[in-house]
Amino acid sequence: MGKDTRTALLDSAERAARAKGIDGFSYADLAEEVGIRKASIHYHFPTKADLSVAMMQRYAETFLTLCKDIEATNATGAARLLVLIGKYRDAIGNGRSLCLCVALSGTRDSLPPETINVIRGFRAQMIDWLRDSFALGRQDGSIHNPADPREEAAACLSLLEGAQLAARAEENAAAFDGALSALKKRLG
Amino acid sequence: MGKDTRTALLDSAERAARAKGIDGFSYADLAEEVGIRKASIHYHFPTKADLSVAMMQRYAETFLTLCKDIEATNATGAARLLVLIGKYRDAIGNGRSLCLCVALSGTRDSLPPETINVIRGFRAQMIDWLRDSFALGRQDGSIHNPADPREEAAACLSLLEGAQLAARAEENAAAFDGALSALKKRLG
DNA sequence: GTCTATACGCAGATAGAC
DNA sequence: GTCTATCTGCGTATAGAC
Repeated sequence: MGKDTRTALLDSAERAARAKGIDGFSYADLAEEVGIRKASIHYHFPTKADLSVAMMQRYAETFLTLCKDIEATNATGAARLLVLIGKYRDAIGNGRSLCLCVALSGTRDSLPPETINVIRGFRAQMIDWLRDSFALGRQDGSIHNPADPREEAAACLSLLEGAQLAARAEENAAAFDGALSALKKRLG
Repeated sequence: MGKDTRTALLDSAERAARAKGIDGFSYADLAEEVGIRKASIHYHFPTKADLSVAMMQRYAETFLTLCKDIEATNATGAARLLVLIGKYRDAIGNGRSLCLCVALSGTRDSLPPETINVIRGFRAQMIDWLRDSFALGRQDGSIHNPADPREEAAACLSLLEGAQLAARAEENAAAFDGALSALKKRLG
């Protein structure tokens, strides 16, 4: 048995949204990729707004679980941050894709309030995680020239998201690397 | 006499694109705001692709002229960078708007190749300008903990663009300030 | 759960009068 | 240059059979 239809739809929608934005794909696109009729999608997600909520919720959960894993398997602040940077880089492929949070934030007006709330919650948790990692790195001495962890965290998230946008604009992952190289040097 | 129709259309389109993305407004929206019929817009911009090119070209010219002005009126690297940061902050309003480059990069797939080229050129010139400013700041001692100017420039552009995205996600300009505070401290 | 059929609106775009 | 009128396609969404 393959994965259930709902999961297949979420997978397809997430890939499309990260590549083309929430307005860049239609139920017709999902229908073709998943192999059902577009009307059937409404059984799982009555409206596209519902779909965007479910998509973003799943994304946030998955990503925050990933952050826990990084903590569990990396001892220093610098090591944790480097792994996270790698995850953001993986997300862009060859400059054709974005983290779902970045992809959806750009077209905020096409989203229902509930989806925006999930995005806000996700961002807040990411900043907390980053703040803890920068704080740890300052304590354990793994970060050069450490500054205030809270400020570093906010700057880091924007840098990661902006770098993804840069890679997309250039359609080249090297733009991401260029934007991150200065920070990576501080991480050792 | 008011401004000519073409300029009014570009103004309206730019505002809409920065607030809602290139797919977030229609010729009908422009028609209503400018006060002509939507069919008439096609006389000035036959297709929406043509409009996106003209819009981004004008934006790039205006912004790069602004950068020249900043050079002419600010002596140190840090001072120049601080003024530029202020311009990016002004662009977001109350978290409802983005720099046109950020707004369009997010939905790359909806743009013709020509517009993408203009975006690429604009980004390249911005990075050059930033690199020169960071290099100057290193020479004149106005930047704390200076690193390689080329790397700083790439990081700075991504940080500025990512911070705009953050402000939009939170619909709050404070998110921009939070992301920039660490850098601003280095600029004195 | 998935289908066929269909409604309804809006998008970008064109033709031709004035 | 701007208008009215119109075209065509695609978007989300619904009704009801199977």
